[in-house]
Amino acid sequence: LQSKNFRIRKGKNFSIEKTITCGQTFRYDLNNGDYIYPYKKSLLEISDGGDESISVSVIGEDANIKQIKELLGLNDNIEEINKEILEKAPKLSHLIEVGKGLRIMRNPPYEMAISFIFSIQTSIPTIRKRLNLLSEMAGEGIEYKGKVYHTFPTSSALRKLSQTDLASLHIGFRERFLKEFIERYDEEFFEQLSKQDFNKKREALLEIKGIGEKVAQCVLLFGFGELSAFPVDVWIERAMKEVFGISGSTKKITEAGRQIFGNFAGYAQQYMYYFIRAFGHC
DNA sequence: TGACAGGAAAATA
DNA sequence: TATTTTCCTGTC
Repeated sequence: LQSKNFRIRKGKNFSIEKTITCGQTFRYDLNNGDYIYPYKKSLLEISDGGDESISVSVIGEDANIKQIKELLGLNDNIEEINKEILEKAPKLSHLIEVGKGLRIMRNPPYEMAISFIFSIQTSIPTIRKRLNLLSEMAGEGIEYKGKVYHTFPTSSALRKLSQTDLASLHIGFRERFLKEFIERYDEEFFEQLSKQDFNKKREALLEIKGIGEKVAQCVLLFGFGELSAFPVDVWIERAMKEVFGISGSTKKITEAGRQIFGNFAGYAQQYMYYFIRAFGHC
């Protein structure tokens, strides 16, 4: 299998560990300090190369340096983003400091939609397990360093799965959401949606069974790269109450977060999520 | 081993 | 329109 190596300048403000483990994505594998990550039709091996750069090996086809930078949020003007969040919410200064290195990833929206439908009322390790099982069933195997990894399945591969296959995922009440999703949507649907504005995207996502406000905001942020999206899960709910005294329905807290933080609310969300999970408070 | 964690949809008021 | 109930699996 062909393999290419890239060295990417990152500056001092990127952490692959924080970025990849912060609940944006689930199917990474830690191998001797490097992250092995299935991306589209390839496998990426990402190593932190020290102060100034990271090195990325691409195993298999279909990932160039431009896509990798986009995937990892390395094109974001992080100094500017942090400055704007700090101006709008000075209370978050220590969270921004501690979360330094976090970036918003841009994963394929089709994959993100299924991933976050799987995430409903489920912990991260369970989401990962089920997504890996689905990928083993319908994705392409790539052997690397004595282990077989799997790409995320295409819509056409998923449509070939039997009822028994789907039942073996043990995803409970989410199974009917997955079945309907596979039947009705494909990568092209999301490709077309990517050309629409924020509100159109959100409304279209909310039409999908199994996607409510929180999951829609996750797909907007981690799939479409809409940096003003603000997913509210139980951790963000607690953080928003603690820091700003804001509580209520998910929709209400989402709107409040987008109002407070503006264009880069998604980054503020990641900083809060990272901090409260690490320390139990903000 | 029963309590608990984790969002969306449907039912209810 | 806003609140309450129901739906599952995995973990400890």
